[in-house]
Amino acid sequence: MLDLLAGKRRSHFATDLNISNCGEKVTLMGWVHRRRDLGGLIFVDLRDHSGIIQIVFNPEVEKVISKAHKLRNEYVISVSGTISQRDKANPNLETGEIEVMAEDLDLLNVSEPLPVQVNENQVADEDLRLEYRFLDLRRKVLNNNIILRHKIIWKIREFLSNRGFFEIETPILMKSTPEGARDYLVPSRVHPGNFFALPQSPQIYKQLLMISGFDRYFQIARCFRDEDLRADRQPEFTQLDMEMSFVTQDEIFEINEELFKYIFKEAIDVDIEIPFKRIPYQESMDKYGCDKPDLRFGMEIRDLSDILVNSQFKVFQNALANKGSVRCIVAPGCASYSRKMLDNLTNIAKHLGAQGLPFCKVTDTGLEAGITKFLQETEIAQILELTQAKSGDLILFGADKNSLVYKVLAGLRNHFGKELELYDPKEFNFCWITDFPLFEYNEDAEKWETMHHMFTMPKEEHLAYFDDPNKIGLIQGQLYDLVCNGMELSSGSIRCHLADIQEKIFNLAGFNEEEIEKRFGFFVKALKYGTPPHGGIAPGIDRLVMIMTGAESIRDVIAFPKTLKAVDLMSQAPSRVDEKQLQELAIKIDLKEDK
RNA sequence: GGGGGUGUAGUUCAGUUGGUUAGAACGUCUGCCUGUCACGCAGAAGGUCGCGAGUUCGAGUCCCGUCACUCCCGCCA
Repeated sequence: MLDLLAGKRRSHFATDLNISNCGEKVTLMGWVHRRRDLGGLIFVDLRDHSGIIQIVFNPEVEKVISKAHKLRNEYVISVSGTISQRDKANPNLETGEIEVMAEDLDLLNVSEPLPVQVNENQVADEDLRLEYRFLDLRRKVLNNNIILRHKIIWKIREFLSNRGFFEIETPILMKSTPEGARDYLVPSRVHPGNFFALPQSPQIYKQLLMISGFDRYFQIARCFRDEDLRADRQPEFTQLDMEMSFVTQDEIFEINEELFKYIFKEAIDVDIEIPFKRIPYQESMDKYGCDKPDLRFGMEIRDLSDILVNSQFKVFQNALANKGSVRCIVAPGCASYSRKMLDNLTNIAKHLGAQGLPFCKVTDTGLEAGITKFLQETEIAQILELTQAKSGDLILFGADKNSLVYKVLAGLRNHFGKELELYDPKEFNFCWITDFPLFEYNEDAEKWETMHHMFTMPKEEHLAYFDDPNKIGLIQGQLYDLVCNGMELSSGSIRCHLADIQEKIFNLAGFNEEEIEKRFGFFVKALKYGTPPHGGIAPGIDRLVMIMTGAESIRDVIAFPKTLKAVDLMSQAPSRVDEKQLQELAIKIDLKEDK
């Protein structure tokens, strides 16, 4: 028979108690984490959100013992008793020096046998855990992640509020602006055939708030993108969206550096060094092959194109003849790799798009194996000089068009970083990537596209390039990414506050006046009414929590995440809706194959 | 859209060259047990081998298809 709370109150959480509380009478409430029924004596580990404490049910206390025999895992109980020091402490438990000698026991609720264990290290398959997410969240590691997430957001609000920022909510139902990521659409009942979109980011609204004169804005903003997912990507995610007026790039860097220093100290007591390193985009590409380098280890990429300009090796010849390049990385101590291990590396390279993976082993006297026979003495000498490779190292080459060489060598570099444990997993290594090109040429669509978004201010010294079709690719934006341990944490820019420059950007991106009016008319109009210079940034909260907790999946830092196919396995969303609902919205479903 | 991985008891997994009744641990249930802390001991129940089709005397195992989850590429202004 279940007991009711009947006005009973909890006096402490488990980990509030320690040896100084001995002799005190307490009332604790929580779940049966584990029970050890010795026949007479019964031990129960009681778990509440703070942690675990041992309860002792003694057969001499008749009031509790028969009820205690019936306890099972995850039953909900209220226990009153006296704190007592243990003869033999349990060093694995925060409360291991004490225990509660039970005098009263209320059974507040029972639990069916569990489909997934919450008190074991053995964790079930993720799809099952997602179906029973409410149970999975009871596990300490997930519970801690979600609580740390709260702490981070709390500290962000605290820091920014103290710096004169206002938290302002922007609409969740907004206008669809379908360039870039796909929008999630919401049909309007009142306007049949018309749709709202969920925000991919509050970008336009936060700029409007600057035009409105709020000067400093932030928001813990939910963003939605209907794109394919990854281990670090969910269809809905959370950003710390922020924007400031009358600022330069440097001021935005400074306030974010201080913010991150504050969060890391307050939330996980880690001191991070500021200011962060700043690396121009092109330098990052050349050294690390990507714009989100993991700086916890070196292993920089070297460009061998000049050395191999007359190479006898066909693969290198072709790459250089097609405006590509030949570059390499040096894997320390990997010359001893077996055929199988080298094949594995080749597979990784092929997976990333390479045709193959040329390599050489470094010996005391020079190079051997792999493609060594295609290299001339002078080339070998120069390669060894440039790479500073040592005997026992493995040199891996990428030769193709630049974008592919970057991708393949960056992928291999990250592989080795992990494989060879080249870094301390507890280190946090931040950097700013700066000087991004504003436009990127899309070969397929045969047009220029903005590399980030269309509201970025070009560098002032590059404004003249707009009039020269040959120099479009040279225009750099006042654009920056914050990167930590190889993960893009944050992306921002100084915005274009001048209507005529904004128009040039729209035009270059292929929008005519009619389209601009239709999609961004309200925004272009606003720009004309005294828009201050402004800029901002939007750190991703989910990824920040991932980095701070060491979580490998974004699903481990979100209370109720979706699968890679954007499904909530617990609620089975998305789902079909009633015909009546569709009629009200004037929507007809037209599926080619109905299930 | 493309490529890789996984799928066997409630859970985590093992399952040989295709061959008898598909095993172990944890969990659950029953009994014993007064200092355990992953309590212990004895016993029991528990299986659509993801699903479908095929090859075969015979399929968890081989072939084909399909579904789910996952990792990556494309995509993510």
